[in-house]
Amino acid sequence: MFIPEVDTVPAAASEKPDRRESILEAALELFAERGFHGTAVPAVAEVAHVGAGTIYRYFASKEDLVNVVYKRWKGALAHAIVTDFPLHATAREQFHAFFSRAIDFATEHPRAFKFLELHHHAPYLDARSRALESEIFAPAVAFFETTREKQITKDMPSEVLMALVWGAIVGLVKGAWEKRLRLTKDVIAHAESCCWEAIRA
Amino acid sequence: MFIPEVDTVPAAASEKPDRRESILEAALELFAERGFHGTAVPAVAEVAHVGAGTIYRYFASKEDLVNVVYKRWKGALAHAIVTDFPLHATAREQFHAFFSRAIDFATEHPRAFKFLELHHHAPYLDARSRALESEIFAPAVAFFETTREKQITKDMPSEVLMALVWGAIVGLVKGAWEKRLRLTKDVIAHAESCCWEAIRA
Amino acid sequence: MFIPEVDTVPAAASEKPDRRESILEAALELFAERGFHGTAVPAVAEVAHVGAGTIYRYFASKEDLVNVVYKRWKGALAHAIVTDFPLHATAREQFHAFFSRAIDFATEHPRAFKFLELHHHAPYLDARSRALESEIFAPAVAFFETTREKQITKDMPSEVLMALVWGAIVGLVKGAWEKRLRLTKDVIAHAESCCWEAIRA
Amino acid sequence: MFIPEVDTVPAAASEKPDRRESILEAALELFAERGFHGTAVPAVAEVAHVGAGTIYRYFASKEDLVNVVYKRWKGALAHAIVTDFPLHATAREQFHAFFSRAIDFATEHPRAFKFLELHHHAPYLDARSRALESEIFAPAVAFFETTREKQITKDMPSEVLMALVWGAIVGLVKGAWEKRLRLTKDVIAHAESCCWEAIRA
DNA sequence: CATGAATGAGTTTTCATTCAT
DNA sequence: TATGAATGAAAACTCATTCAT
Repeated sequence: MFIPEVDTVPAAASEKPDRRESILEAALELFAERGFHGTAVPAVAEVAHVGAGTIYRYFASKEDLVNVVYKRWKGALAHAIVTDFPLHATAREQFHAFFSRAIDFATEHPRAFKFLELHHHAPYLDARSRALESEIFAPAVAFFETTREKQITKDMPSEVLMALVWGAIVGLVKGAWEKRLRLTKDVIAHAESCCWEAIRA
Repeated sequence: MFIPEVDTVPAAASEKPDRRESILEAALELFAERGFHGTAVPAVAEVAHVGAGTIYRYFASKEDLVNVVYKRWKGALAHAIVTDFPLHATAREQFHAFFSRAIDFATEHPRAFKFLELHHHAPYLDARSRALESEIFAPAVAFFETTREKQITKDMPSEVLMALVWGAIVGLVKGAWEKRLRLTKDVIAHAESCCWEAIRA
Repeated sequence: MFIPEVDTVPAAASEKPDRRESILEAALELFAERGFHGTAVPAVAEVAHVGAGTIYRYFASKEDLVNVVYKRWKGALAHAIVTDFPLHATAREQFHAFFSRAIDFATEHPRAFKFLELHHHAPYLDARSRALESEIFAPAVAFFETTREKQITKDMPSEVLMALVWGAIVGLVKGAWEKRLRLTKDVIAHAESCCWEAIRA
Repeated sequence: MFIPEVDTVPAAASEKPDRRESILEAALELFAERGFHGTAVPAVAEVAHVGAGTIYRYFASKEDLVNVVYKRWKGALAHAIVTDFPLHATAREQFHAFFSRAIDFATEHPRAFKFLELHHHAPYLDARSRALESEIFAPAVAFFETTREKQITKDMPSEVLMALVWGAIVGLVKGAWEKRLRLTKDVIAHAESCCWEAIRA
């Protein structure tokens, strides 16, 4: 849809050991755990089981690498949310879809979600990476525009509703990482319900 | 109350140029902007208008410095929320107080709030700093325990409600930083309302 | 015999420029001349014709480097003395062998001898290096034990005789370094004679 | 006699706390233990119970300080040996006096003796300090010249005999430091005897 | 191509020396 | 005069990047 020429997460297991892929995987893991400046390129190489020099055959620099990882997973998150989105369902159902898909993504790809949160608006992200940030929120904002007009959701700026809901989702996921809470099916369902009540008219 | 022996933010303007203070100020600024590993000690020294060596007269190491900054501002946040907290007001009023104080703190000390968010659970934080993390949430969690029992708030784990509300607050503040939204009095009031509706029974 | 798993001095000229070897060579030279604390790692790198960072590819730290140099040359000295030692010759001949070999070592490897003297019992030497110190004297002490029982050497603690003889050897070598005297064949022979007369019964 | 304008060790306890004196005392202790480059000037100040800046009121630099300490104690050693030297006693008695006085000095001022050994011929010693080195041996060398001519001592260069005897003394003292041997009266007497036998004709 | 050894610029930290008090 | 806080130059050490193999 609006996810452009960024490389995507490989759908299924590839047969041969793809070096580029293992580098991206290793980078995701280390950047998510230790941050950009806290991660040494040779450390990425080691986790990826490639030589340090090999990374520079696939990526121009450490900055380039982090940007590729960022774009890939930001795209993957957008993709996970919008693919086959029930555009013609009720607003309530659409919200449920959005919420569930976001939580599902965070549960299935915890490191990617952590990485995206940690590197959000970092100074070493390039223009393209930063642009993706707003793009991903665009459809959700549009959703709130529509539902507000129909007086289904509260009469507040869409960006504010978006910030509240996305913030709550991130709060939930972080709570789960830090073992302060467990994201059971039940908890997720109730939390979704809470968020809906927060925003509905 | 539960704010311990950490050094506090100086109340008013001091008369003479306090080096320790300017170092802490500079560190807060740079750590908030570039992160721990992304900030060089001489950069802190330059912003603080002191020699690089001077930092080591006041702090044992870069790690020590970040921990002092962390404890100071985590303590300040806790202080801002709990000082003269209307413990005997209604649950609704208490929630309002909590929400407003958090937003006020983030508005008055945006760099401190950003710093705390960015360094949350970082591996270079010491035991004392980490302990403060849970301590700060403790009274809020207790609030949700009480109100849930009285069927004022939803029958969900307090930590989940806490995560949703705190997440929403952080989402709001980040939205404001990134200029996606403006935190007017009106927006804050409405957002608070949303959050209450999210959690009330 | 008692020379353990320490790396040894390379026997002959190697074909390609071995960086580890040139670092050890440079370190020996500078540590012997200026001492441990008086020698900067970049200075070692410069003398070794390698980059400063390269040293850390071969040695964990400056301390590690000085310990490797110490063990190598302490081992070499021990080796030079005990290899093919005439254990079944007369006491007088054995003493001659010991004395000559020590002087020969100091003459052939003056920097190594100086290095060992200078770093003797230094606080940055590790347990293994310190252990070598006593190991090297052990056979000589044993020699004095035996000869004293046979009333060939004086009835004094072996360690005292050892200290006198080794001290005299070191005194001689230092005198030669400082150009106060010249270690000609004749001088060495006479000095050896003096030392034997000092200790014989 | 030949000890010139170097400052001397204060004979008895002075009544008021003399800063210069405590600095020299502290410097002797630390330089002997950790070497010149291994000793920080503020560390000397701390041991001396003076401010770091105070050291620079009495000594131009760290190098100056080490040179003053060196000259003082080299002079003290020379003084201890030559004062009231029994110049008209027999050669045997003169040798005994020399040996005993050296050992006595090392026993009474172990740190000074260690300091002198450790800093012998160090590159940061100035011309005057270096000159003292030879001056101190001069009378001893003269002694050997005389006795050799009288065929009391061996027909060898005086410097060689000197090196052997002084080396043996140093070996003995180091052995005592390192607890390899104990310098009892008996051991000292026997050792002196050994040394005489080493050099006598 | 893939590598990993080599490197030098940059990092954190120490310390000899100065100077305002 | 004595001080000790302040400093910047230099120390040990790390790491992004290159390049010979």
